[in-house]
Amino acid sequence: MLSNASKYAIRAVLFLAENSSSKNKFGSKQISAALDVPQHFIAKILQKLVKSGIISSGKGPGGGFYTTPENLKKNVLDILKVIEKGDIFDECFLGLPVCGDENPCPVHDIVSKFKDALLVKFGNQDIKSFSDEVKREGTLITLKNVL
Amino acid sequence: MLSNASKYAIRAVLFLAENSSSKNKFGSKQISAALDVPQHFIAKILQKLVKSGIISSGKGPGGGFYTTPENLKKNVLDILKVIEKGDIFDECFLGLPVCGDENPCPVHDIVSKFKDALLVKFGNQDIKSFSDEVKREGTLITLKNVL
DNA sequence: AAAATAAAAGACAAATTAGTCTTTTATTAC
DNA sequence: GTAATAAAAGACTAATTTGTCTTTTATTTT
Ligand code: SF4
Ligand code: SF4
Repeated sequence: MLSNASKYAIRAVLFLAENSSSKNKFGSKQISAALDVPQHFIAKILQKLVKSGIISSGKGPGGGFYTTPENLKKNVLDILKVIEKGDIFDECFLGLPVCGDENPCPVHDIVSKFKDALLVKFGNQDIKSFSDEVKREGTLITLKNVL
Repeated sequence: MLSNASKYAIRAVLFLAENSSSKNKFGSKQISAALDVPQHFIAKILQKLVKSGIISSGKGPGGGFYTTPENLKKNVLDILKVIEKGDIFDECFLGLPVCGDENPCPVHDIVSKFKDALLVKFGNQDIKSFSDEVKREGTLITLKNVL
């Protein structure tokens, strides 16, 4: 459903939302190590996110990627819009050319409920709120220190 | 989530379950036309399904692919086992190395509910029952004659 | 037996996704 | 100003998925 690029992007943004600030930046190397994802791959993804205003960056010594309060007003769907080509919520689970309540496929009920729930989760709260929720509930964006 | 190969496979098996019999076989060309999928691609998929006993086939004039009552005792998960490499239900939606109730990711609740529902739909009834349900409920495996 | 038909098998080609590596540019520290 | 640092940019490679094409084999019809 999600490409690796999108998965890495979401986790990286959540990582920065929880840990970074304009005074505390993280290089692509640190992020790569923290999330256990390929460094140069995540670097390119982070650059796209900077361009679209979802995160911020600074060059040179002490530089790196970070999030501002302004950045944190974006939501997860904004991330997907930047990374993913089409709209993943438009694709038919069984490969029919269009997807909707008219002309439902045999798994329509199950899939559309899932899509709706995800859409709420990803679209109805900003990154700040999502990140707070992750912290509060103790869900994980890396298993680096767990496994 | 599912590869094109799996999507085509599921739809092709449901098509044969509803329309075929040992007396009424369908060539890869007919199936390709009915479902609007690439002929030679679906042909190779169908061959795998024959090999694993999910459908049957006959060569020569009047030959083609079809399902027997024995074939129809398989379920959709059996199809996925043949076509898909790993277990799609084991992958983490956000790309964590393992997936489970311990160490949940931020979308665990939503995703695991979806996976459970799919697992029931795909695993707890055979193709015969699934196909009957599709016919009864009028859900679609092609939009060829609809759009 | 010969011709026609259709699956089986497998070699290829194209497209997408994933990942790596190098060069350039901007910033900071000295 | 020079050196060090780290993002930005982009070329490049590898892997996977998707799709096509050709040849072979089995079956049926005449
Ligand atoms: S499950 Fe329903 S919503 Fe999803 S692709 Fe099929 S028809 Fe569309
Ligand atoms: S959502 Fe839960 S079950 Fe799904 S991958 Fe994440 S941790 Fe695993």
